[in-house]
Amino acid sequence: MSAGKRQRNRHQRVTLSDVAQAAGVSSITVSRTLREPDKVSPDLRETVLKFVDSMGYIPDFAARALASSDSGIIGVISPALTNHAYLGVMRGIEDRVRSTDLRIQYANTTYDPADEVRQLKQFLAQNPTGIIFANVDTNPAVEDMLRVARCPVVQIMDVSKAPANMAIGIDHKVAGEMATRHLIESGYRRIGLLGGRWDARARRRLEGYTAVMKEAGLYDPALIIALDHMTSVPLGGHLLDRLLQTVPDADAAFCHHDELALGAVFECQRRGIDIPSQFGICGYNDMDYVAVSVPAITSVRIPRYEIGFRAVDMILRALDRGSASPSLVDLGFTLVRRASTARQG
Amino acid sequence: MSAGKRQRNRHQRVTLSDVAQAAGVSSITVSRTLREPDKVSPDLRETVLKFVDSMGYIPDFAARALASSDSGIIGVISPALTNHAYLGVMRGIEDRVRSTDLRIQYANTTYDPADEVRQLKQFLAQNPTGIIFANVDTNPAVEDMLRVARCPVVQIMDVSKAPANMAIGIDHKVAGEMATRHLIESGYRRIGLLGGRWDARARRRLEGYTAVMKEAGLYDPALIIALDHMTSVPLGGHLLDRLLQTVPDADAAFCHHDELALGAVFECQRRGIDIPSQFGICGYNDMDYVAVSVPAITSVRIPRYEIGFRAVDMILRALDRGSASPSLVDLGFTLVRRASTARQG
DNA sequence: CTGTTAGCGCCTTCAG
DNA sequence: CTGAAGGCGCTAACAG
Repeated sequence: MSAGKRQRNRHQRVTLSDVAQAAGVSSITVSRTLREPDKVSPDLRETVLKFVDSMGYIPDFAARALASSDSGIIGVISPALTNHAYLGVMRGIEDRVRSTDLRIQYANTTYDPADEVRQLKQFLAQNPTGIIFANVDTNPAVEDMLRVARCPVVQIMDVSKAPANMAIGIDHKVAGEMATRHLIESGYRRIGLLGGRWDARARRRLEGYTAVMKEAGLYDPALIIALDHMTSVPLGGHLLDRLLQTVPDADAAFCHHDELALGAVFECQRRGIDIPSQFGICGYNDMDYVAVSVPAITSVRIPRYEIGFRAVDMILRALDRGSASPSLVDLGFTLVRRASTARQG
Repeated sequence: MSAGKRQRNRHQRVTLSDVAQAAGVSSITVSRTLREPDKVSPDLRETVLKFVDSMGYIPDFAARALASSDSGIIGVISPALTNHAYLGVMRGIEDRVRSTDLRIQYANTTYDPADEVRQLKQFLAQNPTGIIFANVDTNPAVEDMLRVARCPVVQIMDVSKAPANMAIGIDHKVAGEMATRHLIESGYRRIGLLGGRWDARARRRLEGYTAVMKEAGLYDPALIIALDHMTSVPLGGHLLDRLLQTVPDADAAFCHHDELALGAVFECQRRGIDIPSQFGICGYNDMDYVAVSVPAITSVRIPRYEIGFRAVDMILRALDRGSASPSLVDLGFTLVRRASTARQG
């Protein structure tokens, strides 16, 4: 790694055998006391722990990982870690991990397939205890790596495709269908689709949108507006602007992210377009602000926290069982109707 | 399993010496080829790299970390990782790290001092290459640990207190002063302070607010409203509600986070309070949405991305130098005036 | 329940 | 510029 200072002075750090010597036992006993206390007699355990404490012993994770082929790290790989919607997932992950002695390592691939492979390799090089992968349809190289990984792997967010191993999330296509159908049922006809990057989930929502629009005889490709950017509130305004340029009679928008929806709301306000009578807006994710914005924004609630929490749980269970039986958990979603689509008549 | 086998669970993993054997060199040469290519002759380098590639060799980070006392990991410890404002910092960190072979490990302490110590211990146990610590005034135990850490440590966000090692951020007290002064100069008098948890930075801003309000003869403790919650848009509405209950003639609010400011704006809209003529609102952080909201919200711009980027850079430089000379970088901030405080007269 | 033995895979040191 | 030797700190696999 980087230019490191040499520090071969072994007495800087308290090691397992230092503790063992002081306690008058073998190092393996100290090791066991720390990792499998049940397998050590109570009195020995007590003495050992006393020495561990008084000597300020801190285990060396690298040594542990090397000897046991298990780093104690759960790697989380996401194409858009800095997306606000992931925060909920992170919270769930963290909360589930807190009571264990595992650690989380996050990696952000920014939708770069090469980086995805690189980062995954880096994790694999660490003998991870588990991997959470927030992308489902990725390149085959990644799929292969995930399949042969020697640890439980959970793919999160989307369950519309059979995963290499375990998966938990929702079906974004069905969600897209439901949102679109809701807008149609609310009386809107020229319904635009505002999106950012076409990642796997966005494409699934697009499929849902397209299916329903075609079924209703309302499909028009000009209604689909997307820019290859990270979603943001300002982007929502730009997208609506472009939609109205392209399709002046557009009367609603299904947004791929609540950030876009909020931006669209602001843009409508600037233009004096009334929501919901003149224009309907449906968001996605049900971020906390859509419930309190003026007007409140209809959105699709995704169980983000639960996805994170249970993903870790699935890894833990697989470790307990000693085997990773493939499984797929569809957590479902909820359409939350609010003022932004509550058209009169 | 077979007779006379002494091999342990020798995984199918390709090791350094496998590559060395195949290439007809010693393992240390392969090791050097990978880490310090300059120190290996070009032709040897080429052959070695060919074998590395064809055999699919992936270094074992645990072994590397154990042998070199350097894990190649930069640990990022934050009390509120899932705060939206940190995303910018994360982006900066990631961008600076991408071109190196270092990895980032994030830890979230949720403002729990005990967890802060625990997580820091966990990092220290990994021989981190560097540590980024997003909290300045912490308990003495943490300060001590940071001081004796055998790697560069950068404390980020706040520079109002002398750090254990290096620090980069802004002076939140001065920022609080400037925001408050701006509101006063805009003609507001009963200026509330809306906040969440009183972390170090929030307290600094409070100090700035208090100083300026007292100086102007406008200070009134009833104007300070805070709830010990994570900031959010809905919370902003609640806080404004409470402010108006306690101080019905309040005519402005300085919010500790743009999320709160946005929530306050929505609350005003619901109540039919006009911004900025009846009520002025100033946020903090300059999140992207404040520029496009209706009305646009005045805010204090913090160089979040740069803080993250340069924090990593400082670690890298310290490693290059081989020594961590204490340093403190104040990046400054900017008050961005917008409609929410543009009072006529 | 406790200990012995033998590495895990790599890098540091020190020679050549 | 290259290599041989040894060990980093811990734990798996057997014993007893």
